[in-house]
Amino acid sequence: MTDDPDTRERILTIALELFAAQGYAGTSIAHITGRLGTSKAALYYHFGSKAEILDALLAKPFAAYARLVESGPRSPDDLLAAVIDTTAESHDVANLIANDPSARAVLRERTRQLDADEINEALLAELAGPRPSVARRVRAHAAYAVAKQATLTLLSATGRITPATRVEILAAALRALGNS
Amino acid sequence: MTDDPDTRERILTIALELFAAQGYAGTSIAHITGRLGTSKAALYYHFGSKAEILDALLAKPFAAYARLVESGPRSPDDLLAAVIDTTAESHDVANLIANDPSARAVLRERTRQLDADEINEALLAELAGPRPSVARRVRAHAAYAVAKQATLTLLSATGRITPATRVEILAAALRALGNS
DNA sequence: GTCTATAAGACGATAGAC
DNA sequence: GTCTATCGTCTTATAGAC
Repeated sequence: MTDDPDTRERILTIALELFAAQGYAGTSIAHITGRLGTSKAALYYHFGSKAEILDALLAKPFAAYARLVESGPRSPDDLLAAVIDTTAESHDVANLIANDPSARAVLRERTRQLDADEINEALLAELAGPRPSVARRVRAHAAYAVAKQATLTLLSATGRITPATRVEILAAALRALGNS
Repeated sequence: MTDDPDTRERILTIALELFAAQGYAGTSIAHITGRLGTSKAALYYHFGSKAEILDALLAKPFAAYARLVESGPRSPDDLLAAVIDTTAESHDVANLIANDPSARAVLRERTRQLDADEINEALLAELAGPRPSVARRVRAHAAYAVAKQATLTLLSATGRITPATRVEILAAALRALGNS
């Protein structure tokens, strides 16, 4: 190992916190190293560029969402539960992918894989079912909004998702989807 | 009038588009004037700073949301319908306030009024009702997520919210809220 | 692995002419 | 109202010593 895994991890932790608070573009390398307590050059030993930090941050949650897509057709119940869990597991990063336009703009030019929008579309399509009516598509969007956004806002309001809360979110998402 | 209202409006239109695509911090004044076809100095005749552009962009939608809070207690039906309409009316700006961390960071230091989070909290509290149970709070978050986020994603997916779509979103939000 | 120093350019904003 | 030119600062990123 030529790398110090500790410093690398600390950079990622600090970067995530600052990106979440001020956005990717609004956070400078100097900002990060200010908290880290080292020079900027030290950071560039661990990461080749600012965008690589973003990549490293997103790699794991991104893979988790991609797995969600690839594991194919299942009941709305199972799918929505999986969305809630995956979102809760990586909520700060999920927020970053879903929300920060500057982070999204950078990823647009970098990522060769399925991007965040494509993942959303695939899950939405699975929720809506084959040849969905307009109403059915709206319901899919509604259920997805509950599973993803309500999980995110509840997480930031209460700190964590208890099992009881998880059950309630899932039930609300299923009600939003309707009993077709 | 010493001002050219046309140029001022064009700046706001271009700025909103770029802020939405790349974030507030990710968009430079040179970027905006590049599209505008003038010098940077010309822009600074119309706006005293970059933050003032953001202020001007947010003023109207922000006031609409604030009115929503101040118009006080009403049925969940009416409240959720108002959230859907207010969100649809100003969707790019609503997205900016809700999502872009760099825009939010700037506003945090500028705005003396109710800020975006306080508006969300007030509407959430009204939806949850007095002394809500945990389940009731989760349901309020779920309904609010539908009214706000589903409206936003449907708008960007389909271009506009038809009356039929509006009815479906509202119905899904009310189902998510539950029949207490 | 971390340092100091600095390159090279983008950034927000202003001065002063027209 | 818009221009050219510029100020001072911040930015990403690198060179080279330790």
